[in-house]
Amino acid sequence: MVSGNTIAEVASLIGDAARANMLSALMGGQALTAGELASHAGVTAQTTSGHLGKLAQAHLIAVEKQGRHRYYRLASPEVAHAIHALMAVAADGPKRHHPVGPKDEALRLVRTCYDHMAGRLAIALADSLTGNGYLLLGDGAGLITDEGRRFFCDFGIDLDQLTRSKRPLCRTCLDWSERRPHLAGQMGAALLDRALGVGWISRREETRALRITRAGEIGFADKFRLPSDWRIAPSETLMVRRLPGSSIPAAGTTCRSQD
Amino acid sequence: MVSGNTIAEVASLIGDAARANMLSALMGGQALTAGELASHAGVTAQTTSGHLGKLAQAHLIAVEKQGRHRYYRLASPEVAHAIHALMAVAADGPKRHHPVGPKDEALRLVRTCYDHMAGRLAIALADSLTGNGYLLLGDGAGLITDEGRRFFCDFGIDLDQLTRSKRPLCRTCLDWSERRPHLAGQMGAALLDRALGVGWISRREETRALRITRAGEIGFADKFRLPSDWRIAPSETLMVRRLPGSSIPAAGTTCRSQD
DNA sequence: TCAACGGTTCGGCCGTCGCCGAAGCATTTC
DNA sequence: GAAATGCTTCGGCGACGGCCGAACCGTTGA
Repeated sequence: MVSGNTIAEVASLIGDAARANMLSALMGGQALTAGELASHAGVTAQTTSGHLGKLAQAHLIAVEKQGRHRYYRLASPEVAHAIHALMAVAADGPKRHHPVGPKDEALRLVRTCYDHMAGRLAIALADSLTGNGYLLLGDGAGLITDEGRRFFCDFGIDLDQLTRSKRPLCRTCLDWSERRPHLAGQMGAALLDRALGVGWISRREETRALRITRAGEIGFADKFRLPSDWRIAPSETLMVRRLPGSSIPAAGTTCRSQD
Repeated sequence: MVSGNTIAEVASLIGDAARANMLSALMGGQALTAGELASHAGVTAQTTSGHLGKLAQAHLIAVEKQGRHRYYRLASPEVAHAIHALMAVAADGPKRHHPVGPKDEALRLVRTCYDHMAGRLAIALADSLTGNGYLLLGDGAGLITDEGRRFFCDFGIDLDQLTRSKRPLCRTCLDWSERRPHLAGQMGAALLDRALGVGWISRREETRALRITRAGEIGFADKFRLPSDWRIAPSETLMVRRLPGSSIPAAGTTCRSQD
């Protein structure tokens, strides 16, 4: 009754097929033009314009003018989170439970998920980080160990910088193609950002799938000590890895939560 | 485009004021009758019936017949999670950012949040658990230490039992009245359940607020070693508590994630 | 300056859906 | 059995909102 009104407004904005398609497209993490969104939604430019106006007014998306183009992106990680949560509900529903993920092999290998990586590479990275004692993974989030902190610093990611933000540092995200967790949150975003920065991966046009460069092939395997078979769909049974006693991070630096 | 259709269906179901109010009411965690939901939504019985039918068909809620009543509840924790996420987006929106939570003092003290406790007591419990080294709280989730495992077992909660389920064991939830994290997930549900079971708290009619019994007053303070001032709204600055080196749980037992 | 292009605004059409009154079942109570 | 209660089904009304064609701005490039 009290906040019900507002959640209804938000949900009803997402609850239109055309808008839902646009938002889903924006879950790729890149800003898209109105035209691109129109084609994703399958409606005309005028209609799209109307939809985008509403979404922007409700602060679900943000706009940026650039020449004669207008680039739209999700307004906040909270919005991405909400859409993700709705996807989870939708997947649970009456429909078949087994279409399990993208047919496109490239998408399964590595793709963007809003602002971080998903797919087998992302899972392999998460496994590697936990296996080497850099990260403790829990139910939907993780803690970075002191060793992990040094590792990331060495990789060019300044965690202290990230900590200043209010946004959760280290979350996990369930991979819909592989049903395994991978890194999200600020850590996940920083990892994607850095990997793009050093040219280990690059974006492709018109798809969320990412390309792994030659440098990336070597770099990831070397720096993260990936097993040689990481491209194979990981078996569920490999999930459990006992980790040796490692130091515990200062509580304060990771004590942020959001839901 | 692929799963967009279905998320639109789900969102549009939530995106009606009457239905949103019903779902919000069900976030209290108790099953409610159609009549109660009708009064929460402010519409007639017929209209309510229609809404409930749609929600049930989409598996957002579940029904249970009991005599001439029909009890409705949220169908799954995923649904609760999605609604919560929508609330977070709605709260962020263009509106005032500062109405901050319930006026009702009882609600601020302790209340249900779907299937677990929220409010100052819940925060104090989470603080106590982390402070005593039973729990490591991260960004949205936590890890239970071996000591914590023993503690919970001693309190009558069998974690091994809980672990069998696929549902996340230990998540956190951001308290909207205090803006601090408290325990959710299976742990949170078990804690509420056990506290009700031993009579430390009891439900009230017509509200999500909980009542702390005399036994609870003593029990919580004693067992969880709560500070004497836990009823006072906790200051943000108390959040950081350095914890001594404590043992790390086996990775496998907590390696479940969902989002 | 003019044409091309991306995007938005306007106006009107049409379908969908929420709403309630009335009637119909089922269960409980007297 | 009859009345009361809780809930659902049916039917029809009304409004909100998505859709597109056409016209309108602003930027870009020749």
